[in-house]
This record gives sequence, structure tokens and C-alpha cells, in this order.
Amino acid sequence: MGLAKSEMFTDKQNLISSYAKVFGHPARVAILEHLFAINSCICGDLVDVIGLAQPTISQHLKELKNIGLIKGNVEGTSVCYCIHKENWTAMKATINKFLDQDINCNTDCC
Amino acid sequence: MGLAKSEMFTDKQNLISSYAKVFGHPARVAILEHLFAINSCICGDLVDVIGLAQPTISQHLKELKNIGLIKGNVEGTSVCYCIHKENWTAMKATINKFLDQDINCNTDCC
DNA sequence: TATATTTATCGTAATATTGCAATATATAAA
DNA sequence: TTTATATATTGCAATATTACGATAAATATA
Repeated sequence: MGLAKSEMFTDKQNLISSYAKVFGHPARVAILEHLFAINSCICGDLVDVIGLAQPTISQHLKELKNIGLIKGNVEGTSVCYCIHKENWTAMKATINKFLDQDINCNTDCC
Repeated sequence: MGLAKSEMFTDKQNLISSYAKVFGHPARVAILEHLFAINSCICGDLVDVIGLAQPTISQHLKELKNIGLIKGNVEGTSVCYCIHKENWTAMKATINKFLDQDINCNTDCC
């Protein structure tokens, strides 16, 4: 079917997988890394930096914005994007809780 | 096209997105959580726990095994799965480095 | 107003993912 | 060897994702 039966899973599980899905494409990873690297807003040059067509970049930015990890301000004819820090922190807490499950797991059975 | 142009991105970016892709489905999140929760190997009951058909679970387990996050030992007619702890730790280091980029980012421009 | 610039949206083609029925495989037990 | 049990694989249908050309929308400038 290709449809994840989200109602079968907990809200937390769906949230984790939603964040992960956004990180599940190297272009979005690259976009986020660039936003962090320049340590400021970015206006326009993402198309040159990433190397994908402008509509494709716009689509990836939309997904990042939809899940709340970036925000964009219109500045003249261009749009200025940057990391949404509060939401990034909240996302980190959710993901880290999932990743840190191993610290309570002591058995080594296989 | 639907094809991620992996050669356009760094190995690190591709690795991060590969891990994230695996976490990008709630069923695999649920499987991993269950493996951690029971704190031991699991033989067979995943189909009952997750609520998807046996071939579907088998497919998700395969993806988790392919990326190295779980390992499976044949025990009689069943297979015993558990977390691959060394690889889980390595994965955590990679993902955390990506997630912790915000600690070096002080600007708040938007 | 007309033009240039930048970003978003639409439409569509190519590919990937998901889910499961049917079936194959492998091992244990009778 | 036959049967039962557990898992893997195959094949396929439904859906999702990705990419981009064409175009629209929005704003700045001449």
C-alpha cells in the first residue's frame, strides 16, 4: 500500500518518524548544515550551494518549514531562512530520548 | 525522478540520511522500542506486538539489519533479534553530531 | 507602469516505499 | 520421512517521494 498506518502507533512514535523522515534526504541534511554553518539567515543562494533546481530546493524548504525546523522571513524579493532554534531544541529532546534507550539496556544476548 | 542524487552530497550527509530513513517509519521505531523495552532478544512475537502482517515485519527487520542496528540469531525454527549495541552507539555519535550543531550557533536573525 | 529578480506552485514523469497474499525455506518434533 | 512452526522471499498493487520545466506570484527598481 505504501501508507504508514499511523493510527497503529503512538503519537511519540509518529513524531519521531516524522522528524526522521525529514532528515531522511541528504539534500535536507545539507540545507540544515548550511544554515548552521553560515550561522545566520540565508537568502537565495541555497540553489547554488546544494546543486538542485530551484523548485526542488523550494519543496525541501517547505517540508523543513512544515515540521517547524526552519522559519522564513520575506525580505524584499527574497526570503530569508534560518533554523527555528526553539523547535530544533524540542526535536532534539524527542530524538535523543529515543536514541538514548540503549543506556538502560544491559543484556547482550545475541 | 524520486532518486536522491547521493553523489551530490558528502558521505556524512548520506550516512545521516540513511539512518534517518530507517527511523522514518513508525513501525521500525516501534520495533526498536520493543527490542529495548524487553531488554533481551525477541523471538517471534513482533507480529503480535506491532500489528502488521508477518512479511511486512520481516521486511522492516531486514532494513534494520541491513543498516546494522539489529542482529539476528537463528534459534531453532525462530530467529532471535536484538539491538546491535556497538553499531547503535556509532549511529548515535553520527546523529548527535548533526543534532548538536545548534550549540555553536548564536545568531537569531529571523 | 514596465521590467527584473526571487521564490512558490502546478503538473507530470521517474523512482521508492509500504503492505500483504502466496509461497518458499529451514528447522524441530512426531 | 512427514508434519508443524517460524521466518524469508516473491510478486504485485497502492501510495509517497523526488526532481524539474513551466508558470505564477510578489516585490523592488527603472
